[in-house]
Amino acid sequence: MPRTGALPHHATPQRDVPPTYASPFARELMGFVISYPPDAEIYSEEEQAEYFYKVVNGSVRTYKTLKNGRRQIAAFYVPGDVFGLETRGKHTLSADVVAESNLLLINRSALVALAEQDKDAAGRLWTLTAAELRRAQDHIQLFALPARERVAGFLVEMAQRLAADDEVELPMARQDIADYLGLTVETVSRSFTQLERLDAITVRTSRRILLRNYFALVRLSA
Amino acid sequence: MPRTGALPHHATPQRDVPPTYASPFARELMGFVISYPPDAEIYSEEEQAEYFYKVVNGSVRTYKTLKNGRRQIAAFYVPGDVFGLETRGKHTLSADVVAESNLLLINRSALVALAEQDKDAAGRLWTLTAAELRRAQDHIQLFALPARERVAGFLVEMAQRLAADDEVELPMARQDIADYLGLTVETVSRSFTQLERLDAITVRTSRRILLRNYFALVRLSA
DNA sequence: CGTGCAGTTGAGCAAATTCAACGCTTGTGG
DNA sequence: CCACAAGCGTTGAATTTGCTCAACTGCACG
Repeated sequence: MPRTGALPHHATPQRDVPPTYASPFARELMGFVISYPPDAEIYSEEEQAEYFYKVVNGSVRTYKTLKNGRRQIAAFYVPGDVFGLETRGKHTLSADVVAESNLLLINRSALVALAEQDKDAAGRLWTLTAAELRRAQDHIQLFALPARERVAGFLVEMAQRLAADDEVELPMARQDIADYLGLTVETVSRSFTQLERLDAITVRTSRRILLRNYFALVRLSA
Repeated sequence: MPRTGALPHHATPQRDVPPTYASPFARELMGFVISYPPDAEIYSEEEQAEYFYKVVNGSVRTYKTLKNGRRQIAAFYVPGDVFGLETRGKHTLSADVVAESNLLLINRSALVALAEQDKDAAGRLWTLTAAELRRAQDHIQLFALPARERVAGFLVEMAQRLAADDEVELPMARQDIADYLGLTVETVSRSFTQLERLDAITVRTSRRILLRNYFALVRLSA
């Protein structure tokens, strides 16, 4: 039975006034930050959608688990990203945190009500949803590629979203990458090795990837 | 070089007042219907987005062609569907018609301007974009499945969108289905045959599929 | 009545998965 | 503090799945 949106028992409300990084939404709507331990569930499929979420730090994955036991990850969210933007009342995917994370929660119905009056808020909802749609479309494109190229495309996406310099710190494990790309861990691992042998990357640690030839990665995944 | 949104040379404006099936948008915005011959390009990637589109009849596909020669179809649109909902100025996918189609074109900037004032129009834009996002997410889920199950999922989607009874008239060719599912024509063809042998469908003609056991299809693709 | 395109089927091949083993890191308890 | 168990990642070998290449059928159109 779906929970009705009550905060999870592990959740730790931190403050009830907007923190400095809060978006303009938050000032209007009393957004609040909750800390989640690793692998904590944020919401699950079919559950009533009570909040929109913004990643303050940490990272989040949304997914569905299929009858055959496979899990398809729909998206990863990193600091700054907003997720859970449901127009209807129910979530269509499950969401949980990849590593310990702080999330800003914004009351969904309050924001929707605000958007009824404030054209700026309404426009922002549309813009964010459209950005999410583009991300999903890019994700779909990856499935036209063979394994190594999918992994290259994944690294390009992650580099764009969280690389400061020429190094990416991946927030997720190999299994998560595999479930995002529709591959197995073994194939992902072999793909990393192959990209290393192509001098495109160096795997400094399993999570920390040095991008030695970014354009080669882009070329592979296009 | 991208066209700047001028109507294609083959386009046939039919009337300049809204037809009876026009959405409320059209009455406000002087939408107009254009007829496209089979395989006509509607717009291409990177092109300036001048219009939103609604399928009156016929069908449309959006896609990207990759460097490896493969084409990944992002979505099919059938009568009633709206597509081309770009928030920014540029299209991110190409679009062309699958079979002869009539499309209702609505001036993009005019509708965006209207949405600035009319909260109803703004809400509709958001709703339509969110529906499109859900469709893309469902599409992504299919890639977690093996070939036969992907085809089953495809048939379920098409049945939901255009089946009157227990028969679906597919608007697209096998190659299009293959490019939507990340498979080859041969594999799609074999999957149809397998589904037939499982008594889930009967292929009456290559385009007309009798759904003999809809729930079996749902089960396979879930 | 061909000609051409779309779809199906078969055979061999390539790519990714499965199954298995092993190294490395991390954390825990003796 | 060390030993060892557990989890993650990598690698190898065998298997399976889907792809490539090729032939053939049926239908539509000129």
